[in-house]
Amino acid sequence: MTNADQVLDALGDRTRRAVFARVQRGARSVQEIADGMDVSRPAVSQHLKVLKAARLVTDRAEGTRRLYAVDPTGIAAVRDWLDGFWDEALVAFKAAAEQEAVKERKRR
Amino acid sequence: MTNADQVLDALGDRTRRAVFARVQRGARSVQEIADGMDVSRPAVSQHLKVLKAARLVTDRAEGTRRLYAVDPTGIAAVRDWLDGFWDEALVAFKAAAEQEAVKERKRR
DNA sequence: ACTTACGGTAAGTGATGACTAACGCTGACC
DNA sequence: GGTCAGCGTTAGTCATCACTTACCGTAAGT
Repeated sequence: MTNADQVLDALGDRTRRAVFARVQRGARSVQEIADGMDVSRPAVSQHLKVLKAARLVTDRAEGTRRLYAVDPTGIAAVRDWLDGFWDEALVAFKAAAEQEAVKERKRR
Repeated sequence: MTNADQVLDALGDRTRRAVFARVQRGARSVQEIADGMDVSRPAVSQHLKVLKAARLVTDRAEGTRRLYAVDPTGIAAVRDWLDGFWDEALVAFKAAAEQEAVKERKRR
Protein backbone atom coordinates (compact mmCIF):
# COMPACT_ATOMS: atom_id res chain seq x y z
CA MET A 1 0.00 0.00 0.00
CA THR A 2 1.58 3.24 -1.15
CA ASN A 3 1.37 6.47 0.76
CA ALA A 4 -1.05 7.84 -1.81
CA ASP A 5 -3.34 4.89 -1.12
CA GLN A 6 -3.20 5.59 2.60
CA VAL A 7 -3.98 9.25 2.07
CA LEU A 8 -6.91 8.54 -0.23
CA ASP A 9 -8.32 6.02 2.21
CA ALA A 10 -7.83 8.53 5.03
CA LEU A 11 -9.49 11.38 3.17
CA GLY A 12 -12.30 9.10 2.05
CA ASP A 13 -14.17 9.83 5.27
CA ARG A 14 -16.12 13.02 5.73
CA THR A 15 -15.52 13.33 9.47
CA ARG A 16 -11.82 12.73 9.01
CA ARG A 17 -11.68 15.50 6.44
CA ALA A 18 -13.29 17.79 9.00
CA VAL A 19 -10.68 16.82 11.58
CA PHE A 20 -7.93 17.42 9.09
CA ALA A 21 -9.41 20.81 8.20
CA ARG A 22 -9.53 21.85 11.83
CA VAL A 23 -5.91 20.88 12.34
CA GLN A 24 -4.96 22.91 9.36
CA ARG A 25 -6.94 25.91 10.59
CA GLY A 26 -4.71 26.00 13.61
CA ALA A 27 -6.36 23.70 16.13
CA ARG A 28 -3.68 22.02 18.20
CA SER A 29 -4.80 19.81 21.07
CA VAL A 30 -7.23 16.94 20.67
CA GLN A 31 -9.73 18.73 22.88
CA GLU A 32 -9.66 21.84 20.75
CA ILE A 33 -10.15 19.76 17.65
CA ALA A 34 -13.04 17.84 19.15
CA ASP A 35 -14.77 20.93 20.53
CA GLY A 36 -17.65 21.94 18.31
CA MET A 37 -17.63 18.67 16.42
CA ASP A 38 -20.49 16.23 16.71
CA VAL A 39 -18.30 13.27 17.57
CA SER A 40 -16.60 12.36 20.83
CA ARG A 41 -12.97 13.01 21.66
CA PRO A 42 -11.91 9.36 21.36
CA ALA A 43 -13.35 9.33 17.87
CA VAL A 44 -11.22 12.32 16.97
CA SER A 45 -8.25 10.57 18.51
CA GLN A 46 -8.78 7.56 16.27
CA HIS A 47 -9.13 9.74 13.20
CA LEU A 48 -5.90 11.50 14.09
CA LYS A 49 -4.22 8.12 14.30
CA VAL A 50 -5.23 7.34 10.73
CA LEU A 51 -4.25 10.79 9.52
CA LYS A 52 -0.89 10.39 11.17
CA ALA A 53 -0.31 6.99 9.55
CA ALA A 54 -1.07 8.61 6.20
CA ARG A 55 1.47 11.32 6.96
CA LEU A 56 -1.15 14.01 6.83
CA VAL A 57 -0.47 15.25 10.36
CA THR A 58 2.34 15.13 12.87
CA ASP A 59 2.08 15.16 16.64
CA ARG A 60 4.31 16.10 19.47
CA ALA A 61 3.82 15.97 23.22
CA GLU A 62 3.72 19.10 25.29
CA GLY A 63 3.12 18.25 28.89
CA THR A 64 0.02 16.12 29.10
CA ARG A 65 -1.32 17.65 25.91
CA ARG A 66 -0.57 16.42 22.45
CA LEU A 67 -0.27 19.01 19.72
CA TYR A 68 -1.12 18.18 16.14
CA ALA A 69 0.03 19.98 13.03
CA VAL A 70 -0.31 19.45 9.30
CA ASP A 71 2.32 17.31 7.61
CA PRO A 72 2.84 18.25 3.93
CA THR A 73 4.21 14.78 3.12
CA GLY A 74 0.87 13.05 2.64
CA ILE A 75 -0.56 15.91 0.65
CA ALA A 76 2.45 15.80 -1.62
CA ALA A 77 1.89 12.08 -2.16
CA VAL A 78 -1.69 12.43 -3.43
CA ARG A 79 -0.70 15.47 -5.33
CA ASP A 80 1.86 13.47 -7.28
CA TRP A 81 -0.58 10.62 -7.72
CA LEU A 82 -3.19 12.98 -9.05
CA ASP A 83 -0.76 14.74 -11.34
CA GLY A 84 -0.04 11.43 -13.00
CA PHE A 85 -3.70 10.85 -13.64
CA TRP A 86 -4.15 14.42 -14.63
CA ASP A 87 -1.56 14.29 -17.37
CA GLU A 88 -2.63 10.95 -18.78
CA ALA A 89 -6.25 11.92 -18.47
CA LEU A 90 -5.67 15.06 -20.47
CA VAL A 91 -3.91 13.11 -23.19
CA ALA A 92 -6.69 10.53 -23.32
CA PHE A 93 -9.28 13.26 -23.24
CA LYS A 94 -7.70 15.13 -26.12
CA ALA A 95 -7.38 11.94 -28.12
CA ALA A 96 -11.02 11.14 -27.50
CA ALA A 97 -12.05 14.65 -28.44
CA GLU A 98 -10.15 14.41 -31.69
CA GLN A 99 -11.61 11.00 -32.33
CA GLU A 100 -15.01 12.60 -31.92
CA ALA A 101 -14.09 15.42 -34.24
CA VAL A 102 -13.06 12.92 -36.91
CA LYS A 103 -16.35 11.10 -36.59
CA GLU A 104 -18.18 14.38 -36.73
CA ARG A 105 -16.42 15.24 -39.94
CA LYS A 106 -17.22 11.87 -41.46
CA ARG A 107 -20.87 12.31 -40.69
CA ARG A 108 -21.19 15.33 -42.93
CA MET B 1 -21.60 18.16 -0.86
CA THR B 2 -19.06 19.66 -3.18
CA ASN B 3 -17.58 17.89 -6.14
CA ALA B 4 -14.28 17.52 -4.31
CA ASP B 5 -16.13 15.72 -1.53
CA GLN B 6 -17.72 13.37 -4.01
CA VAL B 7 -14.37 12.65 -5.64
CA LEU B 8 -12.63 11.98 -2.34
CA ASP B 9 -15.44 9.67 -1.26
CA ALA B 10 -15.25 7.93 -4.62
CA LEU B 11 -11.50 7.49 -4.52
CA GLY B 12 -11.66 6.35 -0.92
CA ASP B 13 -12.30 2.80 -2.07
CA ARG B 14 -9.45 0.60 -3.25
CA THR B 15 -11.49 -1.37 -5.79
CA ARG B 16 -12.94 1.81 -7.22
CA ARG B 17 -9.46 3.21 -7.68
CA ALA B 18 -8.60 0.05 -9.61
CA VAL B 19 -11.65 0.51 -11.82
CA PHE B 20 -10.72 4.11 -12.41
CA ALA B 21 -7.16 3.13 -13.26
CA ARG B 22 -8.35 0.59 -15.80
CA VAL B 23 -10.58 3.13 -17.48
CA GLN B 24 -7.68 5.49 -17.67
CA ARG B 25 -5.42 2.83 -19.14
CA GLY B 26 -7.77 2.57 -22.06
CA ALA B 27 -10.38 0.02 -21.04
CA ARG B 28 -13.70 0.94 -22.55
CA SER B 29 -16.62 -1.44 -22.08
CA VAL B 30 -17.76 -2.68 -18.68
CA GLN B 31 -16.79 -6.22 -19.62
CA GLU B 32 -13.26 -5.19 -20.51
CA ILE B 33 -12.96 -3.32 -17.24
CA ALA B 34 -14.27 -6.24 -15.21
CA ASP B 35 -12.09 -8.82 -16.97
CA GLY B 36 -9.13 -9.72 -14.81
CA MET B 37 -10.57 -8.08 -11.73
CA ASP B 38 -11.62 -10.13 -8.73
CA VAL B 39 -15.09 -8.65 -8.55
CA SER B 40 -18.15 -9.31 -10.66
CA ARG B 41 -19.35 -7.18 -13.53
CA PRO B 42 -22.33 -5.72 -11.63
CA ALA B 43 -19.93 -4.58 -8.93
CA VAL B 44 -17.88 -2.78 -11.54
CA SER B 45 -21.06 -1.27 -12.89
CA GLN B 46 -21.93 0.13 -9.48
CA HIS B 47 -18.45 1.55 -9.05
CA LEU B 48 -18.70 3.22 -12.42
CA LYS B 49 -21.95 4.81 -11.32
CA VAL B 50 -20.21 6.40 -8.34
CA LEU B 51 -17.24 7.49 -10.44
CA LYS B 52 -19.61 9.04 -12.94
CA ALA B 53 -21.48 10.94 -10.24
CA ALA B 54 -18.14 12.29 -9.05
CA ARG B 55 -17.36 13.40 -12.60
CA LEU B 56 -14.35 11.13 -12.79
CA VAL B 57 -15.60 9.25 -15.84
CA THR B 58 -18.03 9.81 -18.69
CA ASP B 59 -20.00 7.21 -20.56
CA ARG B 60 -21.61 6.97 -23.94
CA ALA B 61 -23.62 4.25 -25.59
CA GLU B 62 -22.32 2.45 -28.64
CA GLY B 63 -24.73 -0.21 -29.72
CA THR B 64 -25.45 -2.43 -26.77
CA ARG B 65 -22.12 -1.58 -25.26
CA ARG B 66 -21.39 1.36 -23.03
CA LEU B 67 -18.00 2.97 -23.39
CA TYR B 68 -16.37 4.70 -20.45
CA ALA B 69 -13.65 7.32 -20.57
CA VAL B 70 -11.87 9.53 -18.05
CA ASP B 71 -13.45 12.87 -17.23
CA PRO B 72 -10.88 15.48 -16.16
CA THR B 73 -13.53 17.49 -14.28
CA GLY B 74 -13.46 15.49 -11.07
CA ILE B 75 -9.70 15.30 -11.03
CA ALA B 76 -9.52 19.05 -11.41
CA ALA B 77 -11.87 19.47 -8.45
CA VAL B 78 -9.70 17.51 -6.01
CA ARG B 79 -6.65 19.09 -7.47
CA ASP B 80 -7.95 22.54 -6.59
CA TRP B 81 -9.07 21.35 -3.18
CA LEU B 82 -5.64 19.89 -2.53
CA ASP B 83 -3.84 22.96 -3.77
CA GLY B 84 -5.67 25.02 -1.17
CA PHE B 85 -4.50 22.70 1.56
CA TRP B 86 -1.08 22.52 0.06
CA ASP B 87 -0.52 26.26 0.14
CA GLU B 88 -1.86 26.78 3.63
CA ALA B 89 -0.09 23.69 4.85
CA LEU B 90 3.21 24.96 3.58
CA VAL B 91 2.69 28.28 5.30
CA ALA B 92 1.77 26.59 8.56
CA PHE B 93 4.66 24.19 8.21
CA LYS B 94 7.16 26.95 7.63
CA ALA B 95 5.80 28.89 10.57
CA ALA B 96 6.06 25.83 12.76
CA ALA B 97 9.57 25.13 11.56
CA GLU B 98 10.64 28.67 12.35
CA GLN B 99 8.96 28.43 15.70
CA GLU B 100 11.01 25.34 16.32
CA ALA B 101 14.18 27.07 15.17
CA VAL B 102 13.53 29.90 17.61
CA LYS B 103 13.06 27.46 20.45
CA GLU B 104 16.19 25.64 19.42
CA ARG B 105 18.14 28.87 19.54
CA LYS B 106 16.80 29.74 22.95
CA ARG B 107 17.88 26.38 24.27
CA ARG B 108 21.53 27.07 23.62
C1' DA C 1 -39.67 -13.03 -34.17
C1' DC C 2 -35.89 -15.43 -31.76
C1' DT C 3 -31.55 -15.39 -29.82
C1' DT C 4 -27.49 -13.56 -27.98
C1' DA C 5 -24.46 -10.09 -26.02
C1' DC C 6 -24.15 -6.23 -22.99
C1' DG C 7 -25.16 -3.71 -19.06
C1' DG C 8 -28.00 -1.35 -15.48
C1' DT C 9 -30.84 -2.33 -11.26
C1' DA C 10 -33.07 -4.50 -7.09
C1' DA C 11 -32.74 -7.30 -3.13
C1' DG C 12 -30.31 -9.49 0.24
C1' DT C 13 -26.03 -10.61 2.70
C1' DG C 14 -21.60 -9.89 4.72
C1' DA C 15 -17.77 -7.28 6.08
C1' DT C 16 -15.54 -3.12 6.90
C1' DG C 17 -15.18 0.66 9.84
C1' DA C 18 -16.95 4.63 12.53
C1' DC C 19 -18.59 5.58 16.98
C1' DT C 20 -19.35 5.43 22.18
C1' DA C 21 -18.44 4.07 26.93
C1' DA C 22 -15.15 2.61 30.08
C1' DC C 23 -10.52 2.05 31.46
C1' DG C 24 -5.59 3.03 32.13
C1' DC C 25 -1.57 5.81 31.65
C1' DT C 26 1.23 10.07 32.13
C1' DG C 27 2.49 14.74 33.39
C1' DA C 28 1.38 18.91 36.13
C1' DC C 29 -0.08 21.07 40.34
C1' DC C 30 -1.18 21.07 45.37
C1' DG D 1 1.11 10.96 47.77
C1' DG D 2 -3.20 12.62 46.01
C1' DT D 3 -5.79 14.79 42.51
C1' DC D 4 -6.90 16.43 38.15
C1' DA D 5 -6.57 17.21 33.27
C1' DG D 6 -5.48 15.43 28.79
C1' DC D 7 -5.13 11.33 25.55
C1' DG D 8 -4.66 6.86 23.79
C1' DT D 9 -6.75 2.29 23.68
C1' DT D 10 -9.96 -1.49 24.15
C1' DA D 11 -14.34 -3.80 23.65
C1' DG D 12 -18.51 -3.85 21.78
C1' DT D 13 -22.34 -1.98 18.96
C1' DC D 14 -24.33 -0.13 14.98
C1' DA D 15 -24.49 1.66 10.45
C1' DT D 16 -22.59 2.10 6.07
C1' DC D 17 -21.37 0.09 1.93
C1' DA D 18 -19.27 -3.25 -1.19
C1' DC D 19 -20.52 -7.49 -3.29
C1' DT D 20 -23.28 -11.32 -5.43
C1' DT D 21 -27.29 -13.39 -7.48
C1' DA D 22 -31.14 -12.87 -10.15
C1' DC D 23 -33.81 -10.21 -13.18
C1' DC D 24 -35.12 -6.98 -16.87
C1' DG D 25 -34.47 -3.86 -20.76
C1' DT D 26 -32.17 -2.90 -25.15
C1' DA D 27 -29.60 -3.32 -29.45
C1' DA D 28 -27.63 -6.22 -33.09
C1' DG D 29 -27.54 -10.49 -35.86
C1' DT D 30 -29.92 -14.50 -37.87
